Amino acid sequence: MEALPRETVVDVLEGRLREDILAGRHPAGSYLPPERRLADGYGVTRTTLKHAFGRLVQAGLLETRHGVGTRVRDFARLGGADLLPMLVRHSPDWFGEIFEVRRDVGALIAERAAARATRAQQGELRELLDAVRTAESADAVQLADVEVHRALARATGNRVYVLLTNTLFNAYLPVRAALVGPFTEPAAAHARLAPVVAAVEAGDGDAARRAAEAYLTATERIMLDGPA
Amino acid sequence: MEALPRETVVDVLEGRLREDILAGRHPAGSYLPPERRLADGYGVTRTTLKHAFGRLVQAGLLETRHGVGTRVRDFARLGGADLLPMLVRHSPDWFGEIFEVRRDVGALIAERAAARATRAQQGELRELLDAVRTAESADAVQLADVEVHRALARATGNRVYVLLTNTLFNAYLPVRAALVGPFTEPAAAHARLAPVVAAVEAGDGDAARRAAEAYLTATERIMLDGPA
DNA sequence: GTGGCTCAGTGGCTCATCCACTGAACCAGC
DNA sequence: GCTGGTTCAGTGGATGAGCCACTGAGCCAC
Repeated sequence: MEALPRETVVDVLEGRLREDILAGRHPAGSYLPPERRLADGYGVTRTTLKHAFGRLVQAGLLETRHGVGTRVRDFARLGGADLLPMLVRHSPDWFGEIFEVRRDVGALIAERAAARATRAQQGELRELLDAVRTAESADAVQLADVEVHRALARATGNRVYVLLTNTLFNAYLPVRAALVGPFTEPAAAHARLAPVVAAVEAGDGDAARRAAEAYLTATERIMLDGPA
Repeated sequence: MEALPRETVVDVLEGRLREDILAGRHPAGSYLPPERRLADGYGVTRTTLKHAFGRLVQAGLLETRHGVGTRVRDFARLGGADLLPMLVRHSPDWFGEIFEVRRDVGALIAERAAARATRAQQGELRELLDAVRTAESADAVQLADVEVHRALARATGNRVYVLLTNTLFNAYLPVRAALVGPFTEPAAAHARLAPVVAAVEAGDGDAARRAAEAYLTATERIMLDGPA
């Protein structure tokens, strides 16, 4: 049971500004109006606006220069993967590309995990896989699936793969209710995922890569198109 | 010629807080002192502290709950790739892992680019490769190299690969002066990179993957160990 | 044991003000 | 005519005080 999301004024304002930017209403290179004017226009204080700006600056959508103003960055060219949640919220046509990368990188991770997993990590994978089968709601199955993928990333012995896995999940987990298709039946979800874990346990990199690709392709299809 | 970096109070404070967190002085799950106390302790206003907090919250190091307090997140487990610049700054032993992922993902990107690059993209790659040879400082060569990689990512036709490429570069470009070894001779840098672009132009995915791996392995070795 | 209320402490936000920086305009000197 | 110095208006960075909303713990009545 998760706490209900609560929106602050800064959240609302950030969302508004973000949508305006992503919708192209402020082209890359253009300056936004001065903070004082913008805050007045939105009916908030400048401090509140600066907090929203701070988020967009950190996300790479804006850059501010002391004494000059706040400019829209060429985020399409220069932006990082942390932008993905924002981009997905703006336009769902990002899903196809995210899933392609998820498939490619996920297969790579499974292959590395097969080569490097410790006995303890193999055991953890088994347990987390079991948790998929015993989870009691579709949402819980989905989140249990995520934990298996995190464990796979950890089993690569490369922490950057863990962070990358989280980043890809962060792209769509906020809207995961719309992508819950593959997780409505715990037994089916478990059966789809089990070959990946088995190949990693067997230390078979090729099999792990193939199994991960098959798994991610199948779940992606269900998520994008609906059940077969 | 780049503007000199300028540090604000928020920058300094964010860095201090970040170091304390990454150094484990506030373990995951623990609450930081209340904002008012912390601001007093650091000799800044609460507004300034809140800005620094905002950055760390967005980076996934902290989470704040209205009325409750600000807690350190289990960022090692849940954090995303946008944490990489912070992590590198804290501890250079991340470089090895970043470069491994850079190699794996870079090879994948080159393979996809070979399959999908348009004629216009191939032309752009050629031009950007030329810019590596004609750049006038090691720093400029290095940044020109980055532009080639961005163009490769664009040539995959998958925008998420562009963002991912930026994220990996964002991890170490702020400290790129320490990694400038492969870029001190424009002609040598160009010669190392040319086979990647050639394979992409030839539409040969296997060759592109192998060339990218060789390129990234060679440059990584120079960056980590020094010239051969 | 449960629900309602109070309270102290927390974060969220407002407001007003001052300081530091920037770019443009203007002027003096060469 | 060009360069360097100064001024000024407008920008963002930061301060400080105050009020409001939320939270969790404790207490009390039923």
